[in-house]
Amino acid sequence: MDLPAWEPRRVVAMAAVLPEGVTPPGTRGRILEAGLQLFAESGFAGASIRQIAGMVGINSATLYAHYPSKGHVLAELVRIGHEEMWARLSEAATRTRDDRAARQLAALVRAHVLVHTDYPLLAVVTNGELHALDPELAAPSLRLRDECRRLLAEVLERGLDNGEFSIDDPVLAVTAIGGLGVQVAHWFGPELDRTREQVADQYAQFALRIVHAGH
Amino acid sequence: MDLPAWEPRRVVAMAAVLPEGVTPPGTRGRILEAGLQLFAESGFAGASIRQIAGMVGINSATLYAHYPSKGHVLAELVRIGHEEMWARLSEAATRTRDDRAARQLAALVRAHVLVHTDYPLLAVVTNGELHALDPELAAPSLRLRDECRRLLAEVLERGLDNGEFSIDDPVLAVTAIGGLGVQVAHWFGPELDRTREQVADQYAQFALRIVHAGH
DNA sequence: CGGAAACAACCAATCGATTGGTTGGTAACC
DNA sequence: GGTTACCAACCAATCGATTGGTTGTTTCCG
Repeated sequence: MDLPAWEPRRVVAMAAVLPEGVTPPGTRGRILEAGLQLFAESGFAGASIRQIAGMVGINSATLYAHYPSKGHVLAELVRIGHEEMWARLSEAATRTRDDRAARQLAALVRAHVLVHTDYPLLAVVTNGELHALDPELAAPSLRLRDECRRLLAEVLERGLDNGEFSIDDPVLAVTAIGGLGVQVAHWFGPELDRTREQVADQYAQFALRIVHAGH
Repeated sequence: MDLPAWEPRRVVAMAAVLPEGVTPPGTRGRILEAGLQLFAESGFAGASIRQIAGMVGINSATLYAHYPSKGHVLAELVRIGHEEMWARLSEAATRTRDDRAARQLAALVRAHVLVHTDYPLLAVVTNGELHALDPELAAPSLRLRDECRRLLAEVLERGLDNGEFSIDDPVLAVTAIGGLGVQVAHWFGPELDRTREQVADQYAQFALRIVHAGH
């Protein structure tokens, strides 16, 4: 087996991309993109406002004309990340509302993986730097996060009730399946010889096997 | 399903424990334990040497009589973490050397999960802060990390060759199964109503299902 | 049209605090 | 008397954040 080399980095080096339609226009948006890049590479504590401002091409003082603090830049990134996650997962759930639980689970895992392949930097910051946020700034994102976990828990419950799935410990299954997608953001990149759809399909199959669907 | 609440933290609050027999005696060992606690909670950049020294109960200057830099404290923690990981995985692999691939895979995943439940703080630091290390300080740990991945890849290869396993993309399976255990360190704690063995057994079953063993 | 007021964007300079790390020296113990 | 363990004081650098002020553009009034 040809294992690709493991690189000691937080995230694959790539352009900081935010979901369409959510990036504020002008300097605010460029601050967000620079913050995304640096928070993903160095973490919240490891990135300074001077680095962010320097990447944008403005003075560090100007940053405070757009955001009241470094934490507010992170908060907006975390909020965007959670909203994109929720939008994709809830869309996948309602689209497959009337399908068998196995198909709905596959759709959820596919959506979960794809949001991590499409915005890996945002996912790393959203999942890995949430703890650095003041509780009141983090609260809205925490609510969305719980909603996302409930989507996954509900489809597992439905599949268990109607006999499609077979799991000894459903709570651990939710944790394990949810964790599958999260890891993707740490290694997926454009240099990989697999497409986003290939990864999503394979991981959806892994999830179906974990719940023992179609046994 | 009763999902436990998700907490926005890097790692469960618990005592910083290092594997037996590897902790240096005296102040050096207490510096390691304090560094482990603070690096796990706040990351390498987010923890200061004054915090570490304060937790030990010594002046920050005294720390430099035991370690030449903050990075060297992290380097020793990362080295200990990787050596414990390698010791447990290679023991599990040789112990099941002559078993069927399915049994060997289960033993590997069990060992992988258990090292994360036994030393969650160390695992978080080892996996999550390796990137902050100078390349020459990280090199020995990177070698051990590759050895660990090869153990997993080899048992998968063996199971594929003799027909025990069935996987479309074995490299992704290695990545997914390896990622399963890593996540455990972020939520496992003493307040959980599952034992370390219960989690390890369930995750071993998940891994066996991912490779479609015993289908 | 012309001038004044309001505006958003920006920056040099600076704040007090903290950073990782160094110095010179003290006290205790074998 | 040498070694080990320790610390008060200090260093240059950087931290997040603030101040006072300069641009260029837009808006409104006469």
